[in-house]
Amino acid sequence: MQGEKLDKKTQIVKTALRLFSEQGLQQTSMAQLSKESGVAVGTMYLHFKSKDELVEGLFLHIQEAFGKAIDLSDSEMKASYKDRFFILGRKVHHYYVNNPAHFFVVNTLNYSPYISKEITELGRTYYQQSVDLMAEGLENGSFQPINIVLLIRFIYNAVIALVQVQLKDNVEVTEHMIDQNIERIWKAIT
Amino acid sequence: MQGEKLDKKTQIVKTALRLFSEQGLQQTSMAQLSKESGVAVGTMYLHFKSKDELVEGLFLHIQEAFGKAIDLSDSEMKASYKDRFFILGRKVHHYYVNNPAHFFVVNTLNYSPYISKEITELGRTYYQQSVDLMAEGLENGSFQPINIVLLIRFIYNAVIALVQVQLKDNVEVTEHMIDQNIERIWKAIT
Amino acid sequence: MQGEKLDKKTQIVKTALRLFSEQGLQQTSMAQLSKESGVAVGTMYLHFKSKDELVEGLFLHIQEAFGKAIDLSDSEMKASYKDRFFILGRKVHHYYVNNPAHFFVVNTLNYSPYISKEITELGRTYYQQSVDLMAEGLENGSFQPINIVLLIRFIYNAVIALVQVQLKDNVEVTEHMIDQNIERIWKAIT
Amino acid sequence: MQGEKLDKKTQIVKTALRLFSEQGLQQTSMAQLSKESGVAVGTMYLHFKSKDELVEGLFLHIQEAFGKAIDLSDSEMKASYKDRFFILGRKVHHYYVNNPAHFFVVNTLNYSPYISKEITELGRTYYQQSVDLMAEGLENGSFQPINIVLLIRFIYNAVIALVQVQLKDNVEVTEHMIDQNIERIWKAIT
DNA sequence: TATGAATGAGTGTTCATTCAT
DNA sequence: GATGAATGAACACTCATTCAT
Repeated sequence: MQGEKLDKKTQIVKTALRLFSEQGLQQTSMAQLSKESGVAVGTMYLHFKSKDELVEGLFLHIQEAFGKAIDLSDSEMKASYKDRFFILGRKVHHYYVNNPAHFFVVNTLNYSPYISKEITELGRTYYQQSVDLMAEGLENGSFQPINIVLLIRFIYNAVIALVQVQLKDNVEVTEHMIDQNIERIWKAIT
Repeated sequence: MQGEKLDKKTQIVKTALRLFSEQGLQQTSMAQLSKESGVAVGTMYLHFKSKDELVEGLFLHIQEAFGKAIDLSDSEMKASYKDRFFILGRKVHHYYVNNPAHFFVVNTLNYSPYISKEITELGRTYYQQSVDLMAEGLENGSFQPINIVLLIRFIYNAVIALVQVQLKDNVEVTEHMIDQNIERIWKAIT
Repeated sequence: MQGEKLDKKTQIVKTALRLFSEQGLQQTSMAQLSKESGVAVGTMYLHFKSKDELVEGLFLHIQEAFGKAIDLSDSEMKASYKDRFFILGRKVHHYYVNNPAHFFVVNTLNYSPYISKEITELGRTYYQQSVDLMAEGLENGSFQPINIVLLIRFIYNAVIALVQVQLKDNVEVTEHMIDQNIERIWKAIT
Repeated sequence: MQGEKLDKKTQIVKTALRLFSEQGLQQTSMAQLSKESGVAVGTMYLHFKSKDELVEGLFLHIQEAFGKAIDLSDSEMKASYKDRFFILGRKVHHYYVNNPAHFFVVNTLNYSPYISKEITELGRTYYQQSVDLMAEGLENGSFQPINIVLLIRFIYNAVIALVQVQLKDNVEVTEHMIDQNIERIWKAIT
């Protein structure tokens, strides 16, 4: 039962992710989602009370997967601060490049009225470790003094710039370019 | 006649800008736009053949205003390269902070299927001077070698980070912080 | 003044005839009619109080032209009854074949709610001579006794059959076939 | 399920038939059709993809019912050729008189751009037997030589003349008058 | 729990008509 | 008389949501 329910829910989320990233949120109807996911419309409404809630669920699903993917392992956490910063940077880049649908959906949602402040906050908890890592850099004097919110946005946006170049401008991006990009960011804030 | 016509079109554009930034594109119906702008539905369709064309028109309107606002004057163009870079950075920041609706609409459209490649390209022509300025920095050796597309995205995203902090996180941003932000960018790419 | 007004009205009627027969009544908007006739929308409403009235006017215009075209001249009226019957039959056929737009518009209107009984009656007055000719055939014993209304519809429909074959089925129709068709009708009712 | 579905579709078709014959196709909106049939707008679109398709469906529905109604039974087919011709003539007349809505809708559609050539052809298959009967009359020498298309149109139009007299001119029509009318047609073409 | 037929408010768009010039 | 910009009711159609099974 529990297994089957998760299956249906997973089917919905996976299909929604694909359709939303391919066509946009509004362009994807619940009927199409039902047809392509193989889950009846009524069943979708057993798992998500409304389309808005489905979008929220999708957002949190992405943030959770993102959080897990960029989590540093125990052994990685033993590296120097700069090394940990670079490891994180690479993980973020690779995550989005390997999950372009997540990238497009999350960025669309960021500027849409679909996601409330509360849900945004809730999503943030999934990558708390990364936020803490940034705070640590401030505290241990690695970074120049700066507003922590700005620091995080600055780094995120700068990493994202290269992801955009790879996914939207279809420029070939090498591992070396990724490292160079993180190097630039490091230079900027230290 | 000419004056009134411009008035109507301006009313539509101004209201659309407000509603689109407040509620999103799809959430704003032509009926609501008509009611709030005080222009009859039919009249709106005399100025824009469809909602899509209205969105395109709005996008180009914003890009044009943006381009004009960040254009360096003849006297400003006589400054040193670094100074010109900073002037541009400040102008971009101030433009978006003074026109938050433009900021939200343009960023929403960036990730939406509303705007075709052609229109995006057309919009780019309005701030060609800034693109050229970035290219100049590469040619005159101010910047480290880097893919020009990445360079522009990197700088834009980094400037935008502070705009987001001011407009979305409601953090008070001083002129000093703006200069510091540009300084960070300059450090990163030189 | 009078001359110009007639000009405008003629322009409207001629263009309406063309557009209505090409596209149908409902598919032709007053705006398109205005553009293609070169008469401003407002001006059209000076000549016809509404689209319905324009359609009525068009109908009467066609019936008048039709009536004039099938009118037997004084010399033709001196022929024997059967000859007059054949002359009339040929005239009707030729009129519709030479004015296919009239044919299609009149037949469309016949089964549409556009034309009221009164207007239909009014239109009938334009070809009273032909109606009288049919009544004469009844009175002089040329025809078998028959309801006059049925007689007229029977003859009209039978003539129209060959027009349809020529205009809708694109069958080549010779003068001989026209005469044969009238001969069939004559045989039927005498 | 099946029963209810058929019910809804039947409700739509019946109401459409009534409204289309009373008011015309274009004058009947999907909203009115919904209200008067007691079927929600959305439901109508489950059964017919568009208004055009509804009209097509209605046309074919009529042609099918017409075809069935005028089909000669096995025993009727054993009659002499002339008798079969008369039986068919009476059936056509009675069908339209008993289904005036069918009469008005089919004749309206005949001169409207709603029905494509393909659909017209498809509709024709429903009364192929009658077409064959006409061809038989040509082959067995009952009729004078004549273009088959013209023959069919001539007979149809002539039968229809009496239907029009009954339905549009509200003239009382007796069985004798129907036979007389067919007699006229028989005389014309033999 | 799972289904999908049914719903009707809401959408973008059209177009006959008006009226200030 | 002549114009055409402006109007808004009406249109065909969509789709998130419900509910009887």
